[in-house]
Amino acid sequence: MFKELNPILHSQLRLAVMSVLKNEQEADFSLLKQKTNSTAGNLSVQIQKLKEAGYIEIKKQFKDNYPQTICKITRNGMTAFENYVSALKAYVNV
Amino acid sequence: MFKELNPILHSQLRLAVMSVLKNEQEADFSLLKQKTNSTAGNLSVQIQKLKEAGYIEIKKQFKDNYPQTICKITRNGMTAFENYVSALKAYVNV
DNA sequence: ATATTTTGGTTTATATTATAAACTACTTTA
DNA sequence: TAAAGTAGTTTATAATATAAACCAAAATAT
Repeated sequence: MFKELNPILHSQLRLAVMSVLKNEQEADFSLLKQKTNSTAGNLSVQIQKLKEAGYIEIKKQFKDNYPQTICKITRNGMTAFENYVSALKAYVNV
Repeated sequence: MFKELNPILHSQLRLAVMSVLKNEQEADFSLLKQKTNSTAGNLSVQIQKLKEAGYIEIKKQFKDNYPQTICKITRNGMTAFENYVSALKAYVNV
């Protein structure tokens, strides 16, 4: 009846990050922080988890002398997101 | 952009319980346990939280000599559920 | 030139959650 | 009457989410 909700994705901030990356396909730390309205600390932790799960790639570089962390959703991430959404539908009967 | 996801509802089991109660409008402990495929301990804790939040009512009675715990969604619970779903849509762009 | 603030983060500590395991109380069945 | 089943609750623990504290370098003000 109710399928498991992938616990990596069933987290407000991680879900928001994935949601942004699904549309933007690439976003830096500052953009994610702003769009998700999160604190830097929380965001830092959560994108690490998404990376460990293989759902996003993190690329670190410099831009205008400042460090810049770029996140990009992976194919696996896309699939996981879609599966999450489809599982969710049973709960909220959208 | 992303609204808060009500933390009372943003829980797999509590969401499943609410989902069942939204359709069944009344269900006993055993039915909820079976439909949500949860352990009794977890279910017991989570329906207490839903009750404390005012999202369900819990009525205890006996049926065929056995204790029976009946749960019913409240008007507040309905509203909270609907708000949760509508907030969720921004995340999963359903 | 040097102190202060800002940018862009990470690490650590803590409170909250989810969950399973252990327990209670009673009933039915062998 | 002992064992197994029903219907839960309580307690302990592991996992999570989050904020606070911290770090390093760059920009800006004094």
